[in-house]
Amino acid sequence: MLTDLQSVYGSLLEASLLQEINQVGTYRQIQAGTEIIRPGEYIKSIPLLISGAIKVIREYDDGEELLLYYVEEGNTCSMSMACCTEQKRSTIKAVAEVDTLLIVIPNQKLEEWIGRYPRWRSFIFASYQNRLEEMLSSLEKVAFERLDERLIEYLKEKGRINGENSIHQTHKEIADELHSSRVVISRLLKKLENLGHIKLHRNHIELLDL
Amino acid sequence: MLTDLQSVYGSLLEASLLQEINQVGTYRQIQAGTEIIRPGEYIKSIPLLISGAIKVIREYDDGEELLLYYVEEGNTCSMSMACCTEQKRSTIKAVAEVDTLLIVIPNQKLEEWIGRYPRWRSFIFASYQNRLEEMLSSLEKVAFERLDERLIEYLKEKGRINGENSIHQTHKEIADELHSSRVVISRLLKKLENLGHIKLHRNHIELLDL
DNA sequence: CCTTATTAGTAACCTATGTTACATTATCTT
DNA sequence: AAGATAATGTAACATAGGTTACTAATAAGG
Repeated sequence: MLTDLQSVYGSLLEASLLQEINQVGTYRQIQAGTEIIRPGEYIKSIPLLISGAIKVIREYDDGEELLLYYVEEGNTCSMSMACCTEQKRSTIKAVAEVDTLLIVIPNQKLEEWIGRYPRWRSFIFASYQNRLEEMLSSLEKVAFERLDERLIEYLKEKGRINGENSIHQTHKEIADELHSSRVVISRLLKKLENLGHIKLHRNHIELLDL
Repeated sequence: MLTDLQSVYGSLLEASLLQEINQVGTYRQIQAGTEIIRPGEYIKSIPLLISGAIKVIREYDDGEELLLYYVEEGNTCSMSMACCTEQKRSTIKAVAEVDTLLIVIPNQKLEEWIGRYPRWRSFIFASYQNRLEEMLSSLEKVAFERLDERLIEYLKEKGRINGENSIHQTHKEIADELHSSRVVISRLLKKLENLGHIKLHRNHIELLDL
């Protein structure tokens, strides 16, 4: 476990800090599809991703949702840091996109290490920054891009994260994450198929040329 | 000047830090409408707002734009912190919405103080958090709300920030900030007028009941 | 005061996206 | 295998919002 931690975070954080993380943190192996954070929960620890990916989704009372971004290895989730430090309830849902290994840090360590480890401080800052950028990027996509473009990016990104050129999701699931409707997504997917970019199957989509 | 600083930040930051801010910072009185940050610039200092408000706008090559959020007194702009710490070019435009007084801090102090002043650390964290929340809120508005709702919120917010129940902007300017078109905004404004919520005049809009 | 530029009003039209409804196909249960 | 369930295809229609084009009203400059 420590070697995994070192291989991912070795270049980012102090060796002594890695030792400490290894001691106070709890390793968690999480299966793809597992809900890690639910909206409304209090978050009392922050996750450092060692491998895999977590998707972060904004979810609403009426069941509507919107995919915000993915957190990948070598990153942490600023939304949970934000919640931690302010003792607020989570406003988002986090789900393991693939099998994921992470280490969980109790939140009081977060602040303590900021005083003691310069590189931890930089890491935390960089995380916030990345998140702000991802949010800005999501905002731009929703504001400026048409749904067909967003769909193409969604398929590419999902293929990349899963390391496959095939997406194992139903049209309904895709529609939910893009905050659209099943019929519309089916229509656009069919158009992409006719253009030769993808091949549609039941429960999965083959990516040919995007 | 120091007394202004104290009255706004006194409850947030250490007294000794306020002294230091007062010494190393540069006070700037900025007129409404002045561009403070332009996209593409390097940012080498971060602003602490003492009074007034700054609007932060994403701007694109083709002249299109989108209002992201306002920064008000007692706050700093995390987008610029993000840019500072990573030596990146700004991706946003910042314009004084009203006459604004702020104090500018050289960016190396930002990190230095984080090690030395716990309350500065909390302040910086809280800023990032606020900004993440504002971005999330902007995202949601664009993703879920219809233009007429966004327009109403825009008018309310602008009225609040300017401390008036009257908006001094043309339909074109409003359309730009909401990333829409003049004709559409005129149409919606007229509808709001017919409903008795506002009264339209040339170059300004009277807010009656929103 | 006359000309010009800016701002706003309005109509006609277009398109992307959403909705409803129903048919078809694949998969699962028993 | 028969029926049930879930996933997908497709057509018909509704609507928000964008576009173009033109007019009308107001302000500004000489």
